[in-house]
Amino acid sequence: MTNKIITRFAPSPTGYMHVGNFRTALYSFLFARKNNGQFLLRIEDTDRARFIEGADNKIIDIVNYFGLKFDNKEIIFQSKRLDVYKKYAEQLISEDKAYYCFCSEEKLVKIKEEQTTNKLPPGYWGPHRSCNKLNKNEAKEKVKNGEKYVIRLKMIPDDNTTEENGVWNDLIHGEIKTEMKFQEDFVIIKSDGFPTYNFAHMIDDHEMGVTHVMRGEEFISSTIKHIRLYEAFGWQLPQFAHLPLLLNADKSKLSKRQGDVAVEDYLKKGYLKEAIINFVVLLGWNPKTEQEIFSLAELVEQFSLDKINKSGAVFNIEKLNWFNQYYIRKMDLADLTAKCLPYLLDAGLIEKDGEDYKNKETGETVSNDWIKKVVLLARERLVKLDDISEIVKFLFTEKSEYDPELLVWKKSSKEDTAKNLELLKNFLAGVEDFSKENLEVEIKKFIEEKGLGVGDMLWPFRIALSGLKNSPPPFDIAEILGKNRVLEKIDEAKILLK
RNA sequence: GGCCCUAUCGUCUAGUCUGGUCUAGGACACCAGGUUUUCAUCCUGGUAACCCGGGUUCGAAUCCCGGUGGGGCUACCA
Repeated sequence: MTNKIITRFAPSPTGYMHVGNFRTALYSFLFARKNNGQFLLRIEDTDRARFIEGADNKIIDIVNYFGLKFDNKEIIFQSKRLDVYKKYAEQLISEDKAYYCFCSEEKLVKIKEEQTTNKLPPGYWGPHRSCNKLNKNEAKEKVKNGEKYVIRLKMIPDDNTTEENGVWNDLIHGEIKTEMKFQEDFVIIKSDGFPTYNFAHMIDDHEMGVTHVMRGEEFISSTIKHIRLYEAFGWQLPQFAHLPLLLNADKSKLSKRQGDVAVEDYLKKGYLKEAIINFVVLLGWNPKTEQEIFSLAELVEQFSLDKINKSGAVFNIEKLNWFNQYYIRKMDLADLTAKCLPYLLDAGLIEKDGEDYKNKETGETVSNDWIKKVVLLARERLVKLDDISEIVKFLFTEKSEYDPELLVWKKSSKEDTAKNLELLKNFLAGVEDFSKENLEVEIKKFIEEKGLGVGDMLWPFRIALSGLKNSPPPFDIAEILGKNRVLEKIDEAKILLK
């Protein structure tokens, strides 16, 4: 064994990937990479009731997509290691550190009821235990006879004497003390033969050589159990780092009821992985400088455990939006276009046509270059990718449907507006170069030479093209629509004004 | 209820260890102004916080004590 740092990500395949879980994976990955260590994956699938088929692969895909590469050659599944846990549990029994427990559920409930009425902590602890006093051979006999049992770890001696505190050191929170006398003899092997989380988790951490256990703060109170287990085996303790929780707006633990918590939901809406990483990493960690934008590589470079906060962080979508906008604007146009395509398809604006795409309404072929221009026009306005269809929809639809009054700029009149559009149309009919740059120069020159009002000309022009009160500049739209469509749209507007 | 964790703008946070330059800094959001044919972008400015009470000290966001608030755990879930 070297002192190489080993961290691990250990999700349970019970459905989607929670963002809090993702952050844990991120931190574990960053810490391992920063220290030239290893980042391993283990699937904690010991709960058969909550197991969901395929959830494991989904999690693996997502983590890989974000660029957090695992170093295992083979992924560890707890469900395939049942014999290992059994072996270790039997070792503890033979050493009198664990015992078979035959207490029925009804009995356990009764104990708990008594304890609560007496204002004592509930659980199978200290003097409330009974199976720990059973004769070992008798117990084995019962097991042989097929009686249902669980295996429990002895937290304190049978005579209920105990030292006052269990003390351990957390990398983030510092010294943490727990009163031992109320600690229950927790179950390590369930009656279905599967290990509990508390047992398998820690056996595997040991066998995988995990040096730094990073996990959510909700595990602080069960850490003393894990420590007892390590001690029972005489194994060297890993370091513990309990991460602050991710919170809802009301400061409760981030939950599904108050918004999306699944990483895949954010991906689906068109949040970029760079934005998600950047946002999530800053929820509980910060570089102590004023830098806000980080690539994964920069994070690896700058990450350290002592910059992790102690208190929970509210998951504030506004800030995620800001990061996402930032990365969208920075992105290469070709890449952004490729990413937007599925959303245009989804919205039914375009459809596949062999190798190409066509406008779903008109059936016209649309080139990739054309789509690129559309995306460019939307870029400044996108918060997330799935916003695109609403922003550019008007470029794909044939008919213009809008209130003619909208065409009239401020105090202008319908008549003047119609006149202006006529002037503009005649002028544009003579313009060859319909690039937005040229259009802007030519049209503005034209307006000036004729002594016309900028708003009087440009406002109706834009409305004629977009039909929208708020839209991109008319020059940009005109370039995308092309000369014929532009002239047609102006004609339509003139008719509407009559 | 019990055990444990935690506390700086609405939110993410810097500053706390090593008290003074903190009339508390940055970012998001919000508000106002400017640029602009509209929206968006962009630029400028602004509102906004040391949980409370004692103590130590010449001096406390920073140290000590006591409260209070918030959260987590309390399963044969993880």
